[in-house]
Amino acid sequence: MGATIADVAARAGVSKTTVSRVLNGKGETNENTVLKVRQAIAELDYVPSAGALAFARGSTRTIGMLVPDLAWVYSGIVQSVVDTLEAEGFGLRMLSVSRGEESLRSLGLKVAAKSFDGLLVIEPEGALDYITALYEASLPIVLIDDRFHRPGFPYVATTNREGGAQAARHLLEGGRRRPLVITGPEAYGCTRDRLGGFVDAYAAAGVEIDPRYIVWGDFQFESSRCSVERALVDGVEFDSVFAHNDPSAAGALAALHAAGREIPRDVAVVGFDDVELASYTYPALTTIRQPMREMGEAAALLLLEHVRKSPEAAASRIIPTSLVVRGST
Amino acid sequence: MGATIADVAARAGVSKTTVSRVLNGKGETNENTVLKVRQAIAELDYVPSAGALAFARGSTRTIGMLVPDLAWVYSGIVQSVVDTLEAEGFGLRMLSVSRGEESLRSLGLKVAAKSFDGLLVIEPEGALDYITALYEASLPIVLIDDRFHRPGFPYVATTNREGGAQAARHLLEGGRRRPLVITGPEAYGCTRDRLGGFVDAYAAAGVEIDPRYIVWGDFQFESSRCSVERALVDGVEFDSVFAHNDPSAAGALAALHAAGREIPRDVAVVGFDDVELASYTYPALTTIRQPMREMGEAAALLLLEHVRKSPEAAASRIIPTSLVVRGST
DNA sequence: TTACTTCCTGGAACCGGTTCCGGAACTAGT
DNA sequence: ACTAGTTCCGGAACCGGTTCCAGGAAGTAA
Repeated sequence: MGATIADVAARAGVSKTTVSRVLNGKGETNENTVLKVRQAIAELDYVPSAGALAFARGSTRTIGMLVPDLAWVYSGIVQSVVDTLEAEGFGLRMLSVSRGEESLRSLGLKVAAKSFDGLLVIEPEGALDYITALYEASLPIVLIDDRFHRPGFPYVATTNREGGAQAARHLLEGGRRRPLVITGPEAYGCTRDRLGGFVDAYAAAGVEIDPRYIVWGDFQFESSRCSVERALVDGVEFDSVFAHNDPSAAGALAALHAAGREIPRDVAVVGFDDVELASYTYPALTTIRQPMREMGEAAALLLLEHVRKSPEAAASRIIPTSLVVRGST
Repeated sequence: MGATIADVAARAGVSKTTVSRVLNGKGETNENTVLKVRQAIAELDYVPSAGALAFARGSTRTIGMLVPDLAWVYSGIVQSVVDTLEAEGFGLRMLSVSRGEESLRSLGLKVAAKSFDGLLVIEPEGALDYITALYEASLPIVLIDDRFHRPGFPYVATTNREGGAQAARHLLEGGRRRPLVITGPEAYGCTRDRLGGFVDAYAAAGVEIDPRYIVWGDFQFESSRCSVERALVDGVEFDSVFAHNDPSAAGALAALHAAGREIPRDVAVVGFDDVELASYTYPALTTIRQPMREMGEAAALLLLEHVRKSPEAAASRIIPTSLVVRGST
């Protein structure tokens, strides 16, 4: 416990330099010497101090990650990011953003203090400007975000447009020609894409979607429930619902249940994301799966390439969505 | 960008020592000197290097956290842990456990390398022995776990027994005298506590619960759904369900819906945990709330006390559960 | 004036690695 | 036998802070 490289060197009868060479596999060492050093290391249970390593090398081998406060929907991403980084010998440091301005300030300090070599950011609501500044100050950053179409910023996203189309085609195959759409926030790129893909696919099948059937939402269960409830009260005729995320879809289910509609007989429901919740509703939710784990892994690898300054570091990765059919359609 | 303490010292016309003293507020400095140093710091945008600090101090001011692979139910805990640690000037490093033995080995290396000053562990399934060994090797550790009753190990848990009793009293108030119980895994302490509290509270009201009405489950949606379905088929008469976690409760809801039972009129359902899912079911789930955020905060603070070797560091914290009434009762 | 504090400050060692550079020993070439 | 080139190794500087210890200046009491 607590042996240093000097202890190892002394025990093996060599210099610190040589021990370091053995540890890092930098050749130029006699086979015999290597053996001696290895043995000394084993006998002393020597493990190089992480702190000293980081200090000497000038790089922390740590990645920071910003996850929006509320949306721990993304835990799948975090999980796969941890796994991927760990496999590459990097650590993941979680960063808080829940304290607004104060959080940004402390983030800035950590960057200046070189607490991590790169930053992974999920959907930086208000902080995008700040993040951009950091990026331009040459901190490697990868965004996991599909709300912006921001060339020049490395990012990982999904095929939202195609996802919307997948939902549309699935509903059309089931003979549903009068869908009600509950969107996400209008400002988000993903909302526009999901809606666009959906509408276009319907158009391609010869069905024009009346704007009255498009309800602008905010990704929340409750507002979606209210919207669907109102649509039912207003006598809007629809045979299906396409909600832009799963909680919204769950809200639609609640309103439909309350109104005595049978699902999927009377109304089919399709969500988006495929979070855990989706399998637990009644009936289980058909949804467009965003492959969170793949996205996390892709983002981690992409960021590492940038941290290591690989010349062939890709600009971005798009991970395809897929349709998951369950009981609600 | 990249100024060091030496640069600051040179600019202020003092020694590194003095700058260090100013930075750390160790008195013994002339007011005038302090001002000069402060100004030099400001002019150079100097921020002490995190790596160098950790190295010089010999402590990383980082806490490691182990979260079981599947159960990202705990994201609320992680969130509050991050916030709490950050407020105290500590960082949170996520650790992977998804690679079994290999993960443990790499955890051991990180501990030996002093990558963090303390460890926060949520329900270490198979790794408890290993964790114990680390603890006995004097690594500060706090467990967030209520499945073991392990004196001598600092931990944070909830009042499972009282939670079970709260569920029982709530159902009794609603006139439900024939509850069906879907438990968690039999081996878990929390299962025994939740069940014990529930049964005792019913007994106190003069209602003996027939063992036939206690179904051993495993916290999963699907198995719970099956169990309830079978109970219905077998003609077991019950007017309520107490599931030991929320996904199980959702499974019960699904089976009841499928059988055409109306909730809560025919059958009332109570869950446990109050995860996000609970508000999104139909009807929204009445449940026993485990205050995840409070638990995370308590665990973080408790661990910091141990890391700092506060003599009055508490042995453990028990955070009370509370009843959250929603539509399912 | 001397002696003894008190207040401030700086030099230098230290934390535990990495890395540059120089040199010894050995091999090979002529 | 002398030179040139390899191979292997160690000394020492360095990364950027903290901390121990010594000592000068100023203040106070004898």
